[in-house]
Amino acid sequence: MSVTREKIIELGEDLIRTKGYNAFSYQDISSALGIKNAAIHYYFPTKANLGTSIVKTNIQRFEEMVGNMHSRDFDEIKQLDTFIKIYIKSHREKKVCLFGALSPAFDTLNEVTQKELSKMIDIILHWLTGILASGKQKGLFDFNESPENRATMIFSGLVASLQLSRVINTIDYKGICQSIEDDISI
Amino acid sequence: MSVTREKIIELGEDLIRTKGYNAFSYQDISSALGIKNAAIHYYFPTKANLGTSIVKTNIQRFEEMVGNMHSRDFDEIKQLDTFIKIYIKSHREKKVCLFGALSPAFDTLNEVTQKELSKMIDIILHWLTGILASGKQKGLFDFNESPENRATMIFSGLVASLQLSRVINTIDYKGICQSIEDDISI
DNA sequence: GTCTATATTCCGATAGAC
DNA sequence: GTCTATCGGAATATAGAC
Repeated sequence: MSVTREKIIELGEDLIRTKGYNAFSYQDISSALGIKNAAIHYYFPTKANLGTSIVKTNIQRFEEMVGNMHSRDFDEIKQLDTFIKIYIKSHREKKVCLFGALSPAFDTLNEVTQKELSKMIDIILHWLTGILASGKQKGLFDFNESPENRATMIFSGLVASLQLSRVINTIDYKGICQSIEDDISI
Repeated sequence: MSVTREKIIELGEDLIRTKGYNAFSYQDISSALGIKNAAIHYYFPTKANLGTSIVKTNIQRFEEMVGNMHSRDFDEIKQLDTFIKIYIKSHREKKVCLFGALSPAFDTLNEVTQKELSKMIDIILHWLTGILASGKQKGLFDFNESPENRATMIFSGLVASLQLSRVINTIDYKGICQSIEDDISI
């Protein structure tokens, strides 16, 4: 893998998460990396290719994290906590998450990018639903509604509170995260 | 107030909520309304003017709704339910809410539009916090964390679940809304 | 108020030299 | 792999006629 290619993907993700997919340009990337537009087109012929690669990279990263947690025998509480820490980091960096940035503009994305984004959310929600269900079965969590609905609510809380933090500075993000965990603790 | 002006604002809001602020153009509006670009510039010299007016219209609409609920002596449960119904309608129309559409691109918005959007969220969250607090005091609601945090979580759940519905079609939106109300019911 | 016409700028993308 | 040069198109915006 080329270093330049990786830098483009990393910077592209940052730009999507701060300006949005339709507001960032190849110019933003090339000037930041000190290269020319044509160099980016060499790695990613179209903007849709770049967008798709960014989402795919995120899926890969998520699956590696899940793999790591399994290797270390994290229980469901520790797994949820690790997941939430990703969003606390995003909050610290004043960025929304990739899903929060891309989903409102879903209709403007290339079909392939759309499918990859759907896949990403499917994987995340399926995983979250799974640890909520098994954690509840083990007596680590307590909640009333279905694990599917609880997973959607937890994910939504993390995502939209990041967006709220962009708009007003009185959001107690860590407090929100604490509430999410407290709500389902025994 | 001009009819054309109102149509522009209404269509502009729809476009923001389906494509995003930076993906819609004056061309989208003019062709849909059967007018020319220059006609839109007559009412809204710049795109930022239009964006600001759309947000201001939303604030006005929200405050009218709150006023109506007070006139009809809605209790806190009925008020929350009415608020949630706005999002169920958005879900039916396959649109995200204005905040969900604009906040990820906050940095790309004009300063005046940013301030108006912040004001809108401030008003909504303040109102939601208020009915949660007074509802709890009256014994209509029950929850553990602060009314501020609970308001943020409820609002986040409504907002981000709309975004989720865009990306995957297995979201049980009404079920989510039911869970939100059940979670704080006595 | 709405039009035609046009200015300007920027964007995504490609061809071809090095 | 990265560059220069350039194309075609679309976007925001303005001037001035009607």
